[in-house]
Amino acid sequence: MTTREKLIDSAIELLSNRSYNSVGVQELCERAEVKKGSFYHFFPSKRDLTIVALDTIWENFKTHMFLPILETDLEPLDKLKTIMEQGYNHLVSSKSCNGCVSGCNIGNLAVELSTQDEEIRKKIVSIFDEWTGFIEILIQDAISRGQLSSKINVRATAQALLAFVEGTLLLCKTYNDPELMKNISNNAFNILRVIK
Amino acid sequence: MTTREKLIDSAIELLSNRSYNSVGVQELCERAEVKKGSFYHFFPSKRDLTIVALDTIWENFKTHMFLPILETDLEPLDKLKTIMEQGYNHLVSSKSCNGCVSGCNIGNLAVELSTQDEEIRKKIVSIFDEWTGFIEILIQDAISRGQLSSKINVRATAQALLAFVEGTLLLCKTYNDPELMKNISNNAFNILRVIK
DNA sequence: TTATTATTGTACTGACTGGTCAACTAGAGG
DNA sequence: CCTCTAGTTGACCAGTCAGTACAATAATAA
Repeated sequence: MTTREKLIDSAIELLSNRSYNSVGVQELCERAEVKKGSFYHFFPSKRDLTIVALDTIWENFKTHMFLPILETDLEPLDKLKTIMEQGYNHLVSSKSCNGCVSGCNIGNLAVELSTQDEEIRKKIVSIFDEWTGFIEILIQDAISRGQLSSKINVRATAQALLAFVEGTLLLCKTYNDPELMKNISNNAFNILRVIK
Repeated sequence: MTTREKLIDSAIELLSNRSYNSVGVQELCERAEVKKGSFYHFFPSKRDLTIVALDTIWENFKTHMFLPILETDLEPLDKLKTIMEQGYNHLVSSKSCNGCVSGCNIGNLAVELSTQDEEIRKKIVSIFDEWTGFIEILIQDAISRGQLSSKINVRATAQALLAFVEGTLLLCKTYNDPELMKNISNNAFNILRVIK
């Protein structure tokens, strides 16, 4: 693993469980077993590393969680359900690993930095846009299979689902309890106006 | 206004638009036009002021937004709708006032500090519990009026609604756009299994 | 071999962090 | 008048912050 990769990895690890402002460059370097000089050789600033880390998190999320599910031959609504279940599994493993539910590492940075760092805000907007896009595809697919009403606003519904997921993760983090997600997510699909 | 009150006020102002870790005791004091010594005369630490600020925010929210709506003679589901609308109004005014959507100041602190400060986490849990309680009352009321299915899990549905609100605020903050709330919240009531 | 470039290591900067403390002021009660 | 106390002040910690400067080293190319 290259020095650059080690830095990105520690950034992901530390930023996932703590906050941007509570993680220092020094700690980042210690965790990566890299000297400060190397840090500033590869990244002009802590913010730049954060943006790369954000990209990496999202890329990992897509390739290891999202896309594999999308490529199955499940029904579109079952794909959505599976994604939620994977989210739950992630919370459980994060809790057993470091003792606390860390929520959504993208949403966490969004909340902390949106009013502070315009560049990071825009990066997260582009991630959320892409995320919403995937959900839109599933909803559209469900509509064309007659599983959802064709009257719904696809984009707004996809955003509502994303909001719901982020809000659920926020509550799970606050209560430090992954189980909350199960209770809550039974209601998730009511957001969709299911035909029946 | 007493010195203590001035400090609580600046804490609410600054913490609402920024993050806990980016707001320093010094800045807090400058905004309140109070010297650092006085700060530590009234509060043992920055965290303690934050907890008092959190209590004050919630108390204000209850007395100026929540309770007045609950005491109207609107139908329970219309009360929920009104609360959402007030939330939207709040976002719009916060944006026009300081240029950016600040989201939910309680949720913001929840995300930033839940994994870092157990005392603050517990405080926010108690606030969220109370908040959920209010929603439960409305849902229960709607059920007894035959406007909602009696089969729903009242507590889980109330939590789902809270999650949805918090998630929506998170998205609005990230996109720096209050209008997102309107698109999204049209889907909010689908969380409830409305009788029709 | 030498020249060039990429990478690492160390030492440092100035500003800022949360927090402490002794001195001081103002006002109330006796 | 004296004393007691709550409130206030500014100087002052030790530690950390992001970031810089630059020499030493390693890798690569000519």
